[in-house]
Amino acid sequence: MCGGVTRGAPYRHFPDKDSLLAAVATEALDRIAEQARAVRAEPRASPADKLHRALAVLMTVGRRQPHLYRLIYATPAGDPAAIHAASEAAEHAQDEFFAIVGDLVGAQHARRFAALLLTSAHGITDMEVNGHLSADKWRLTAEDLVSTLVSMIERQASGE
Amino acid sequence: MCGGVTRGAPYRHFPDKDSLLAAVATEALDRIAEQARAVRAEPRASPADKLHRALAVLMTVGRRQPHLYRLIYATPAGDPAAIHAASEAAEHAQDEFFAIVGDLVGAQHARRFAALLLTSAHGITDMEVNGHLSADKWRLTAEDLVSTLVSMIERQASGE
DNA sequence: GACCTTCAGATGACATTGTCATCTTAGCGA
DNA sequence: TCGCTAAGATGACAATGTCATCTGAAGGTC
Repeated sequence: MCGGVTRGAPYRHFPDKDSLLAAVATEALDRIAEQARAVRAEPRASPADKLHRALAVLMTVGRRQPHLYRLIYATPAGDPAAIHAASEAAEHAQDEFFAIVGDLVGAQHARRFAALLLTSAHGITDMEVNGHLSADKWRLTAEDLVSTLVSMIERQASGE
Repeated sequence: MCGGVTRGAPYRHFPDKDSLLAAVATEALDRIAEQARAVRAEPRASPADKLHRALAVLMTVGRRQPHLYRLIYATPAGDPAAIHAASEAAEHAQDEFFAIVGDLVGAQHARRFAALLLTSAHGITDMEVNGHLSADKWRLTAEDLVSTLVSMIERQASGE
């Protein structure tokens, strides 16, 4: 059971396992950035709606490909080139979210709120995926939490 | 290099590696709950201050014992008893935070905001620990983000 | 004190897995 | 046709999770 090839075959293409996984993460991040860009480009969606959809992209990865999701958010490892590529891809993806948040809250608040949204959405997704967000105890879904946060940020950004 | 004992010795006490790690996580969660309880019991600290300190407990674990931190937030594994114990401990720790948040925002908002704070604080810490919160790009510390969120929640809870 | 039980650690074995040196071979250009 | 090259196969080795078995120390019984 080696996916059709031998255990050692990948070492022809990657210096070690971590670098291979970093490459997988890089590709995933590129896809996420691409999807976020597509969301941002939608003509007939409100900025808030776009933000929700973009965050939903992340949460969907967490739910449907939890291993990939953990890979994306793990400390990048492997050879420096692989690490660098992964960090680049992560930054590009973050830039897309940053832009979407900026469209919603304006440039002055974008940095702070984009960072808060990205980190919070990750925490929410991660805890849900790992079973630390007991539906029984909290009676809140990941979407509830994201909505709460987005609404608060909208109010905050427009109110003052 | 086996910490003074042989590789197989722990199997006298735990059915498998995951169960041992779950027990380690359980103890850590108990300590965290204990610290949170102590913070809550401080007589001369404001509710907001207590919340900040309680969240700082979590962030400190992330920074000083990143492996332990990941263990705590990983999907619990091992034999059912170990998993159950870890889940219990996690719930107790969450209960302490829940109470502290309740002291700050009142009972009606406690559930929602406590869940948001716990998940967000985890996301912030996790991304910082794993190097996904580029200080260079965002120019924000984990503390900045937590403060932003706590302030927003305070305003939200008192304002309406 | 001799004897026995028990439990924790040691030992040695086995399977899995990350890694690598070496071998093989399909494909391709000279 | 010859020979190079790149990619996979093979076989080896080390680390590690796991377990069956052995050993020895501690304590209880007669």
